[in-house]
Amino acid sequence: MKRITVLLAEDHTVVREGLRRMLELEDDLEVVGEAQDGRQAVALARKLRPDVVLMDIAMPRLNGLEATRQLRKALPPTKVLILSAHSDDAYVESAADCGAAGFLLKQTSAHEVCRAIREVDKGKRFFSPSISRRLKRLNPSLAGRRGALRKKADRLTSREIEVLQLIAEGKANKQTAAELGIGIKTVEKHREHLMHKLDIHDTAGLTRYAVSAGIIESSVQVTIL
Amino acid sequence: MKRITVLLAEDHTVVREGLRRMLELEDDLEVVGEAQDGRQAVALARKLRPDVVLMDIAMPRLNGLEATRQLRKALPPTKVLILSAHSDDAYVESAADCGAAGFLLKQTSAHEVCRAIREVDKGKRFFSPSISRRLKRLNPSLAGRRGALRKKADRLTSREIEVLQLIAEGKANKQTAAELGIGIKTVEKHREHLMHKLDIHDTAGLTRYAVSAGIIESSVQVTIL
DNA sequence: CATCGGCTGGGGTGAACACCCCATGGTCGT
DNA sequence: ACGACCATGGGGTGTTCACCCCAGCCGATG
Repeated sequence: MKRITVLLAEDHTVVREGLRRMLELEDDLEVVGEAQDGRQAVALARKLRPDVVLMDIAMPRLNGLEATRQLRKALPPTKVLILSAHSDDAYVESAADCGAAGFLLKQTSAHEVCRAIREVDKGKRFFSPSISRRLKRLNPSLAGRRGALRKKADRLTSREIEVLQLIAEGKANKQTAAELGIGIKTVEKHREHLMHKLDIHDTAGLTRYAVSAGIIESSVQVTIL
Repeated sequence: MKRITVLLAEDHTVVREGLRRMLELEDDLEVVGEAQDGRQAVALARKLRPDVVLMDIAMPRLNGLEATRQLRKALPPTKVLILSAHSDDAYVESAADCGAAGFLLKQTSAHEVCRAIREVDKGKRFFSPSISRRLKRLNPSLAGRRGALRKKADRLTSREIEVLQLIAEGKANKQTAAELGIGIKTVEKHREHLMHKLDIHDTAGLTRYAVSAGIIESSVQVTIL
C-alpha cells in the first residue's frame, strides 16, 4: 500500500512536532519533511515532492497563502491543505484563490486533519464545516475567479507581496535581495512599484498596510533563539 | 517516583492533542486534563489540582493571562507556564504580573517545553531566551531570580512614545520636529533612544511594535491578497 | 505575430536615516 | 548636594532610501 507523503509547514516548533507525532500514528501517512516558513516550504516541496503539504498561514519570510500560490504553480499535483488558527474572510477567500485544496481550523481534531489529508490526496476538496458555510456566504456561485472585480492595475503581483512582507519584517533592500536571490536594484524597483500602487510612500505605512492586509502579524518573531 | 501532573489549556484542538502526545512521551510527566478556554482551565485546575498548568494566552471566554491571575489566587502552589505564539511586550509584562512561573514561545521545541515544566514544578522560573532579553529591557529587576519589586528602568518616556507614534504614522524626522516644535537632531535622538531601548533597529519593526502595543491602529482597510 | 505586463538589471542624485562623538539645562530622588 | 534621567541641541560619517532615467527577456494574451 502506498503511503501518503506529507510535508509540514508550521513555524511553531512545538506545534509542528506535535503534528508530526499525531500524523505518524496513522499507518497510511508519512511525514517526509518539516518547514519553518513559507519559503522553506516551497523549497522542500520542490525537493521532496510530497502528496500533501499541510500549511499554516502566519509564517515568517513568506506567508502560507503566497507559498501555496507558488507551490501550486510549480507542482500542480501537490495538494495544499491550509491549517490556520483564524478564519478571517480575507484568509478563507484567498485560500481558494491560491489553489488550496482545503482549509482547516486549528480547532479541528487530529483525527479530522488525517481525514482531510486523505480526502485532498484523492483530489477532493475539504473544508472545516464553519469554513464551508463562510465560503457559501462569500461566494455562492462557488466557481471562484472573482479576480475581475478588482482593479487589475492596482493589484499587487505575487512578487510584490513577497517583497512587501520582507519590508514589513524590517529587512533592508540588500537583505531582501540576498534572500530572494535577485539584485538590489530589482528589489528597489519592486519597492517603488509597491509605493506607487498603494500610494504609500514610507516604510511605516507599508508595514501598517501589510499588517492590516494580513500579510504579516504585528508581533513577528524574526529573531528566534 | 512522583510524576508531575499537567493540565493543558489550549483552544486549538489539534495543537492540544499534539502537545498531549509530546508530553506523554516523557515518563515523569502526566497530562491529567485538557481545557479549551480560560474559564474551563480555572475550573479544571480547582478540581484536579495539577502541579503545572500549560496555558495559552489567546483563548475564548477568558484569556490565559486573566485565567492565570485567578488561578494563582485560588491555588498558589499550582505553577502556570504560559505558552504563547506571540511575544508582545504587553503580554510578557503582564504575564509576570499575573504570577506566571514562565513564558514560552510556540517556536520552542517540545523538549524545551518539558524542561520548562520540570523547572517551574521545582519552583524555578523559566523563560524563552528571547523573552528573557525582553524582560530585561522592560524590567531588569525581574530578569534575575525573584525580583519582586518593579523598577521602571528602561521604559519609554512619554516624549519617546509621542515620537514613536509619529514614526509609526510615517512621519519623517523633519515633519516630526515641525509637529513637536523641536529640532531635527532632537527627534533623531529620541529615535535613537527608542531603537536602543526596544532593541529594534528599523522603521518597520518600530511600526509593528507601535501597533502591537496599541499606540496606533493599523487601520487601513484592505481587500488585496 | 505583436503587444503588454511582470521580472530582471544598471546609473545617478539628493534626501533621509543610523550611529557615534559632544554639551547644556532641568527635575527628580537619595 | 550629587548623581540619574530627561529633553534639548550640534557635528560628522557612512549607509540606505526614493525617485527618476534607461534596457532586455519571457510568458500570456489578443
